[in-house]
Amino acid sequence: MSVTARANDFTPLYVHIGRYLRALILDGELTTGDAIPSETDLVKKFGTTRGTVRSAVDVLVNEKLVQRVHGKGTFVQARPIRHDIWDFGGFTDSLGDQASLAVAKVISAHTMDLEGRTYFELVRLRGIKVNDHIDYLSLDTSWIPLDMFPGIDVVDFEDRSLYELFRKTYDTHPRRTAMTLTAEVIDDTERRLLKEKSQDALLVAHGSAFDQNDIEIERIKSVYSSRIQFNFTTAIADPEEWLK
Amino acid sequence: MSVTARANDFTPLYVHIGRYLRALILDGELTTGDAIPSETDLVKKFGTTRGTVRSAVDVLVNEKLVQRVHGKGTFVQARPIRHDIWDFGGFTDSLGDQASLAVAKVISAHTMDLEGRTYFELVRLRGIKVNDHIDYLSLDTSWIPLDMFPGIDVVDFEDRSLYELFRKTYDTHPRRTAMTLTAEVIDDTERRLLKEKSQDALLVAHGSAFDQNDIEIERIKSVYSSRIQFNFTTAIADPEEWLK
DNA sequence: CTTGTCTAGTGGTCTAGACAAGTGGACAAG
DNA sequence: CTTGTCCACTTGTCTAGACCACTAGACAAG
Repeated sequence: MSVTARANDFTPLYVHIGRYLRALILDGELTTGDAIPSETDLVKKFGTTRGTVRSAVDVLVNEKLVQRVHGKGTFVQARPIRHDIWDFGGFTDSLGDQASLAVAKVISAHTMDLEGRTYFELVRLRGIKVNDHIDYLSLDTSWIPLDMFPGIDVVDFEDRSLYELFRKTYDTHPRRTAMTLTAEVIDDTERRLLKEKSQDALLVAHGSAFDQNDIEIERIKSVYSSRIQFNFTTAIADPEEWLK
Repeated sequence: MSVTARANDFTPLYVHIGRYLRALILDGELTTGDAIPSETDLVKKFGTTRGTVRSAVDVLVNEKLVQRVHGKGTFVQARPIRHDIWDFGGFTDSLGDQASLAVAKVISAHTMDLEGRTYFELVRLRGIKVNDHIDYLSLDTSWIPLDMFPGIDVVDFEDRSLYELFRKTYDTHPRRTAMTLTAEVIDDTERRLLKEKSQDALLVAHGSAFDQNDIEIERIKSVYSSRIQFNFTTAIADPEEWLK
């Protein structure tokens, strides 16, 4: 990517600078521990002000791609990059940065019988693509009842989203998923597909997806990569406040 | 918290404003879907500029506590996690005097040095007691900075809630926890304490607790029994709805 | 009734500075 | 050699504006 030419005039400058820096890191020109250009350097390079440059770096800081150190500089973080599970599972589209794209790779697809019903079993690696670098973040197995979605077993899912197919071909609109989280020791296949090295156990979610009428349309098992984070916050009630 | 009085003069104003807003939400004065005060309102209230106010709101946006909507306002986010399932994390307070009683058993308690600071490390088995039958549901390790809570290392925690002690003795009111969930292979000690049989991996949460001033008061590691269910739901966005 | 325009209020982006505070090297004093 | 001071460079915080884009309601024109 050239330094100054933006994709179009409507891309905010801070997003553009952020992409420039992200490319430096993901393309390997900067690696773990390296300092990115200082804020004043970037100000000169892009002909802008520190406020805009800091906005750009803020994005990378929130992605945990870099870390600021007061008085020293801003440094590339140790890999692996971690993603928040809500960004991934919920609204990949709203990442705001079109450099990120949801991708999927089919591992296997066939029909099977279970509890007297025929299901289409689809196993996919799913992840995000940033600057031509694909990071697979989960191994998803879907079981879809064939009687509800006839013909789904002959669809090529390499370049079609499952939910897009539901919407366009079957007029079924997925609305929510209900999942239960567990921890499982992974096998060699899972380890290889998700490129896990030292990790022996991973988060696994079991559950179902429901459509606009709250009908169960899909059973799901997702094995999450260790590069994905499950962050949550809780509020703590104070008993004394109940006396108010 | 009063609007303008900062904890001390060294707290950046944007952090202070962020705490004010977070308190509004966590204390229930603003709930899901409500708009927080507009940026210009906050500028007037705190006598500052939009840049500083936006820095404050940025923090909450990154915590996914609020969501900005261009042209409309900034709104309190829906929490995708069903709240009830996390409540056992503070069950000593929330179960109170119902038929089931919260119980804790101290496994170890001593002081330790970490990163140049002295912490009190408290390891407890926590669970519930129903009809004289005790079921331990988590193995919690707490690290509490001794300089903030002098004398806490000589307290008997067999029959005292840690948070009750914080409130009554130290006038510190725990308000929220921020945790990250991972999967870990368990060792023999953990297996024995939590009475796990076939389970080889368990869910583990790492994180911190914060008080009414949003100061970190406790670092936490919880290993959860497989007898606890972690349920969550996600909403699925429909691209066509964006065209409305 | 529908349609279009105007307007007040909102967040989105950006400029052009200022001073504070932490880091690390150069260099002089002891 | 060690110690302390100074200085250049870094990020952290903040001010005081500017203009843009989007939303929603009021209101007039058709």
